[in-house]
Amino acid sequence: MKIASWNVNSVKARLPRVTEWLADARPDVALLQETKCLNEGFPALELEDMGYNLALHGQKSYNGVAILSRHPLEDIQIGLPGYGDDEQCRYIEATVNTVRVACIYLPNGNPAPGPKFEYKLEWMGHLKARVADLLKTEEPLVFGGDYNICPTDEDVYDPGGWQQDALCRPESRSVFRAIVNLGLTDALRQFKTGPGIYTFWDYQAGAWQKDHGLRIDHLLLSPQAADRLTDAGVDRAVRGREKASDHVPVWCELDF
DNA sequence: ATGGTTGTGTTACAA
Repeated sequence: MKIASWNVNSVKARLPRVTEWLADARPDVALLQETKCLNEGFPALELEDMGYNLALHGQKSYNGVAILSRHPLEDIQIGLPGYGDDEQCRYIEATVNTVRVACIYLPNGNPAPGPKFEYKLEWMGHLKARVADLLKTEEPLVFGGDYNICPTDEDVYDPGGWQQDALCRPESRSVFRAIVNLGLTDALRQFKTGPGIYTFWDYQAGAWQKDHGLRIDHLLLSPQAADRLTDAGVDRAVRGREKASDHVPVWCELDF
């Protein structure tokens, strides 16, 4: 089973790129972030015609997450449990073919410090609690999404220039590390090691052309999922296409 | 270079 995550930066503006990628990469499950539309505005028919079932949690203009699955979606959970008063649509969870899958759009947190950074850290605290709860089930789990966290200096083209940014600050990295250390495996790093593995390049200042990227999209696996991990990668070429998102898909293959 | 780009949706805000 192939599971991918992609911040599409508007599913409506990106629809031609999304459908061509789905046809090419053929993921069984696709976790999309920044859909930027209400559920009634989501291009459901086009994606259902490609064989996908949908679970949606959208809002107007900002944020928004979706799970696309070739298998039936069971026990859909809208929003992050334990954070019922979160007004932003950043989390959705469902069971697919015995695997519990979470789609995460973690707050960016800039400018830091400030209220947006506090919100990011608060959100991460709730995510950590949810991960700890689900790990108790000892089921295969995949926590995928745009974490807006660059885990180490190896994951950014210019660590010095980014060390004050909410994506790289020690407080952000510390909570991310604490979540991973509950017992999760960074799927991509099992197959792609060393510097220069990126999933995001800013639209500005020719970042893509200069390969000024960051690795901020992740697939974190529970032990029962990691035991079945056979491959992982980044669909980097997607960034070079016309009307591209600023993020590219990251994917993993699980033997289920 | 106090710059640069994209998307939403009205002209500022988020990334």
